[in-house]
Parts: sequence; C-alpha cells; structure tokens
Amino acid sequence: MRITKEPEERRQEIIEVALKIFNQKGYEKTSINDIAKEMNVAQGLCYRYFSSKEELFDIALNQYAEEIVERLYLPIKDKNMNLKQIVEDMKDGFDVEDGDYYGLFHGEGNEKFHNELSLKVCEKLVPIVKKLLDEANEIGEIVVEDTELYATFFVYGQLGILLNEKFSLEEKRYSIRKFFMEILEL
Amino acid sequence: MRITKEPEERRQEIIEVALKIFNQKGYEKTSINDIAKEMNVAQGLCYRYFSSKEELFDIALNQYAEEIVERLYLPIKDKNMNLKQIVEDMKDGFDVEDGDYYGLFHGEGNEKFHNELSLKVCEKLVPIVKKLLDEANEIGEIVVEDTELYATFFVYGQLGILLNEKFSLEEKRYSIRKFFMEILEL
Amino acid sequence: MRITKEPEERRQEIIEVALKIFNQKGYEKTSINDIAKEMNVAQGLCYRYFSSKEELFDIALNQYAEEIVERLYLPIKDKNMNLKQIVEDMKDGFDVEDGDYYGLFHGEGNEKFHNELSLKVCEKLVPIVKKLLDEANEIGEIVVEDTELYATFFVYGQLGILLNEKFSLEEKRYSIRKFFMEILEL
Amino acid sequence: MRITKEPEERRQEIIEVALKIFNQKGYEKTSINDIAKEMNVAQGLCYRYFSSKEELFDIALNQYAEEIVERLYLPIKDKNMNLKQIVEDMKDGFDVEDGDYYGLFHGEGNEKFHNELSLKVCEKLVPIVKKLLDEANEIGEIVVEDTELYATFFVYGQLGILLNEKFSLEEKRYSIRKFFMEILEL
DNA sequence: TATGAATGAGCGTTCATTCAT
DNA sequence: TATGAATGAACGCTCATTCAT
Repeated sequence: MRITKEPEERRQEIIEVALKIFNQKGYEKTSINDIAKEMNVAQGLCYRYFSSKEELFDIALNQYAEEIVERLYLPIKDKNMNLKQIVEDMKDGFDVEDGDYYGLFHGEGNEKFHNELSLKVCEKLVPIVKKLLDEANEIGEIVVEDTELYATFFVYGQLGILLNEKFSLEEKRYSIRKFFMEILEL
Repeated sequence: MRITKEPEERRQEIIEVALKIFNQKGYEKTSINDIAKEMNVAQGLCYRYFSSKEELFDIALNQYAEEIVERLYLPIKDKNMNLKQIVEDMKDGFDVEDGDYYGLFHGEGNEKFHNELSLKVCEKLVPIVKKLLDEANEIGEIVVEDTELYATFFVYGQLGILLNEKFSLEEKRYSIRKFFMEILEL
Repeated sequence: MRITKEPEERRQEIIEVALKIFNQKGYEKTSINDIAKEMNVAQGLCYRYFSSKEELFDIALNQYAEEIVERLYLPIKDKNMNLKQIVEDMKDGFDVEDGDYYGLFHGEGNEKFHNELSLKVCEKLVPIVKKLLDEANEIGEIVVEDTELYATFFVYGQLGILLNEKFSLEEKRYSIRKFFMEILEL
Repeated sequence: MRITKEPEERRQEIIEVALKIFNQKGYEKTSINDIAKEMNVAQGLCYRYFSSKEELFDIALNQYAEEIVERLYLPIKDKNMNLKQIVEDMKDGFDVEDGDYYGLFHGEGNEKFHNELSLKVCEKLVPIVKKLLDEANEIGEIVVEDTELYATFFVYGQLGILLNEKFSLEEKRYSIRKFFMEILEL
C-alpha cells in the first residue's frame, strides 16, 4: 500500500523515526533501511527529503536539541519573572519531567548519541541563560561581571550533575537551584 | 620487509596511531585500513591485538583520557599543598599547556571525538577533585557538605568554559581559579 | 546497464547459478563473488535473497534434491501400477537419464558436493519407497514387516551401486531391479 | 614452555587433534589456529608436518576412515570363521561399540564431516566385504554371482540404516544380520 | 624442532545511494 | 510522491601461510 503524505509531514516523520533509531542504535549501526522499515516506507524515499544519511542525522540531532531547549525555556518565556522566581520554579534542572524526552536525555539507549546530544543542548542553552543573567543584572537583582562565564559554568556544571549516576533524581533537581542561589547570592 | 616488534610495543603503537587517525577523521570515517596503512603494517595485525575496531577505539580513548588526567594530576600529586595553593597553582584550568595533548584537548581535529574524549576526561577527573575537596574539608580549609556535587559542578563547568570559543585562553585559565575561590570562599 | 527482474525469478536464477558453481568448485572454494560474476550482477544482490552463503547453499542443495526426487517419482506417481510393474519400469535405478541432472547426479564436478547431494536425495527418497512398499504390503503383493527398513536398505544400497565406479551403466540399471525382485520375491 | 616430540608422534598428535576439531566445527570453520591452540603449540608447527590445511584434512579424514575400518575388521580377521559365524558375531552393524569413535560415526557433531567420513568408510569397506563373500562362495557356503554388487549393496544399505534416525540402536544392530542371512540364505 | 608476530589476499557482508518503474 | 530492485564500493575481519628468531 502506498501512502502519500504532505512533504513537510513526511519530512518530520522521517526525522522523528530516525531520531528514535539513531538513539537506540547509534549513528553507525543505524541503516537507512532500518529507518525506512520502521516507517513502512521504501528506502529511496528518505533521499527525496535528505541528501545523505549524515545530513539526516545532523538535522535530526539539531532539531531535537532545539526542541529540548524549547521545552526547557517554555515555562520561563514571557512570564515576567525575576531570576529568583525562575530559579525557584525550576524542576529538574535542565531536564523535563514529562514527555518522551525523559529517557533520551537521561542516557538510556546509545551513549555516544546521548553525549553528542547533551553537548549540543548545552551549547544552545548557554545564550539563553546568559540573557536571563543579563536581565537580572540590569535590574540589579544580581551583580556579575561576565554573564557568559557564569552561564557557561552553570549550564555545563549542571550537565555534569545530570550525567553523574551517583546522584538521585532528587539531588539532581535540587542542585541546580542550590548553585544558582549560592553563587549569585539570590 | 617484515618488522617484528615486542607485543606490548606494537600494541601501544597501534593505540597511538589509531588515536591520531580517530582524532583526525572520527570513529566512523576511520577504517582499520587507514590505521594499518599509517603504520605500514597489514590490516590483520590490528586484530592480533584488538578484537574489533570498536574495542580498539574504546581502549585507545580510555587510555588517552587516563593519560590526560594523569598529566593534570601530576603537578598536584604528593605535593602536600592545601587547596588554596593548588588552585593558585593551576595553569590552564584543567588543561595542559605543553605536550602533544594540547591540540587534541583543544578540539583540533574531529569534533565528535573531541567531545567524547572531553566527557571521558571529566568523568575521570571528578573523583580526583572530590578527593581534594574531601581533604580540604577535613582540615577545615573549606566547609562543603556534598563534595561529589561540588567536584562535579567544577569539573563540568570548567569543561563548558574550555569548549566555549567566546573566551580567550587567558579567560579560560583565569575562570577556574575564580570559581573555586569564589564558591569555596578560599 | 541495470537489469531488474521479478524477485522470484531472480531468486531462482541465483539458486541455479549457485548450484552450478557449487557443483564445479565445492562449497568452500566458491565465493559469493563467483556467483555474482557469473550472473553479471552485484555481489550484494545475493544478500537481498539469502541472508548468508550457507543459507544459499542449503536452500539450493535442498531444492535441487527435491527436484531430482520429483523427477524420479514422476513416472510412477498416480500411475496405479503395482510394485512389480513399477520395478520393471525402472530405468536407471533411482537415476534419470535425460535432462541437465545427469551430470550432477553422476558425480561430474565436485565430489564433496555430489556426496552431499546424493545423501540428501536418499534421505528424501526413503519415505517415498516406504510408501510404495506399504501399499504393496496392503494389497498382499509383498509381505514385509518393517517397510522403513527395507526402503532404507534399497535406497542406500542402490546409492552405493551408483557411486561404485566398477559397475557399468548397464549393471547399475539392472541391479536395482534385481535386488527388489529377489529380496521381495516379486 | 617448548615441548619437543618425536616427529611421528607430533604428526599423529596433530592428526588426532585436527580430527576432533574438524568433526566439531567442520572444515571451513576450523582454523589452523584452533588446532594449534588445542595442542598448545604454535600455528607454524602444523606446516612442518603438513603442507596445507587441505592436506591435513584429507590425511586426517583418510586415516580416520582407515582406523574405523580396521576396528570393524579386527574381530573377524584371521579368525577362520565362515560367513555365517561372522554375521552372527556382528554387533552394531558397521559400527563399533566401544572407544571414542562411537559419537563420530553416529553423526554427533558436524554433519558435513560426518557424511564425508561415512562415505569414505563405506568405500573402504566394500572390498573387504567382497572378499568375505568371495571366500564364502569358494567354499560353497553361498552362491552369488557378482560379489562386488552384493558387497556394495550390503555396505551402503547398512549405512542408510545407521543414518536413519527412525531406528533404535537395537534395530540398527539387528538389521545387518537380518539382510545378510535373508539375502544370502545363510 | 618450535615459536608466534606478521603478511596479504580475499571473503562475506553491509549499506548508502541510484534509478527504472 | 513513492517504490524497491539493483549497484558498487568499501569495510571489518579471517586465516592460511611465511619467516625471522
């Protein structure tokens, strides 16, 4: 049976399925055929939407990182909270509680993929956190000179904590607030 | 011409060459043939020492991370310095200035490889930093409850800074000392 | 030039060519490449139809044995002859005279392959001969207790004669009738 | 540790170990290394005694077939029994009861190897059985024209019975005597 | 006689990619 | 837009064999 879909829809479907399988098996061990089979679609179809496996991977990974960042940013965005409120509002550090993302971000599945994804998310997160710090700086809520430095430190420091299996989920959640408040004297 | 070497020597040779090429081209794009050619040796020889490409990669990466950690730890080890002295003594954050390592750790070459290496180094560094904190705690130099947490935060926070291209080398060097002293009130 | 065929047709083509080359060179000395070259086709194509060289070999051998048995059985099938008539009708023992099969079954080509094929054919032939004996038993044409035993003995005994190069074609043809009639007192 | 042995002893050792492993894994899947490892000996050593893997295989298989035939022939040899006595004395058809050979000849282990061995044994057995028949013919114990034919039929017929898993060990043992006596009217 | 590191050719297999339909 | 048979290049890996020791 041949099912035709809107190009954009198909494209997204491919990305999603690819993501799922790349995450399960890693870049190398995932074949275009695996992805096509999972979609019940011919292999050739992937090449109408992406010019190579590598392109598909990069785009999928990037889009996924973007989505995660978006999810993290959403509860904060346009809420007109000051930094202290934001920090107090934080749940799971840089992680999300609900959704299918949980497993992925916690490293179940393929480790290499997870590492790559984590670093990409961090990269995208730094400018956002920097902006928050800048705003807090402006209104005098905090006083820090180099907000880029602090943002970087917070984001990656928190990544380390998320990756460290010695900590319980509870500790991971707590830690980010702790460091923010302590270091920034909120 | 057939050149025979001591197994251990040959093994190390393979690891070194593999490391070099994995770093240049990344895991996927490096073939065992690439490595063998660079060594002027038959492909099959690699399989006398490592049972698969993946095993070779893992062992090489791990050994390399270990070496880097060793280098970082060496100037501190058995020096009977207190934490403050150690921190003041730090040069390039967790990085080394001299040696062949410089390029690798600064991300020249393949990015994926570099990321993987960086995370592995951080993983190995955390327990060492934790131990330093524990010792400082014992002698009352600092007062922190959860040293694992602080160690993790410092190590990965610093990684972020090293990876962030917005910072100059000078800033990178400075930052780690700054955070240590500030947060731990040294 | 790229030639596309119906899967079933292609599958059979592979089996036929494989059979031919396995017969010429034996299993071990035949490479998938040999088969693909003979077909003017890419090696990889074989793996769309068979998951390994061994699977291809087994399936090809089995199908071929089946065909041979079918050929041998055909002149007898549904002919409503009694055992005596069937035996008198036998030509070349359990062998066929015409067709492409002649060479293969007479051991031209690789000996190991031929042995394996012969034993497989015998295996498949025993139940058929047993059925003939059972039917003859029922109508009182013969009286034998264990038809499985007699069928086995006849089939493999005849194989021995076919394999024995001391006998002329004429003797081979004659012998099977001789033993049937003598032992079963037809 | 380097253990030196008499050439002939070493040779036999290699043959025996090779046999064991060829039987377990088949020709293709057995490597010279497997054999050398099992002997606690360097691979190269095998090549001082046999010029290739194939030669080793052929010699080992042949010698083994010879040994089996010898074992079967031994209880009969120089015993000055007439055919009837010999047949009544037969135990397990063409098989031996004791010794390590049992498993091998019954097809445990690698099937291809077993088939090849079985046919080789049969080949060697036919002239022996023929001689027995010739002698019985001479003294008037039996009256058969073509002893080669009968010998062949008996030997391979019996092989079929041994290979047929439908029969119990008891039936296998019994059958050979049955056919001999029945057909030759002993 | 024996070792075992090294060779080198080749094999089975995979797979990204193409293309006729 | 979609199919999926076919390609072809390469890859990981094996292994019989060699040879310096």
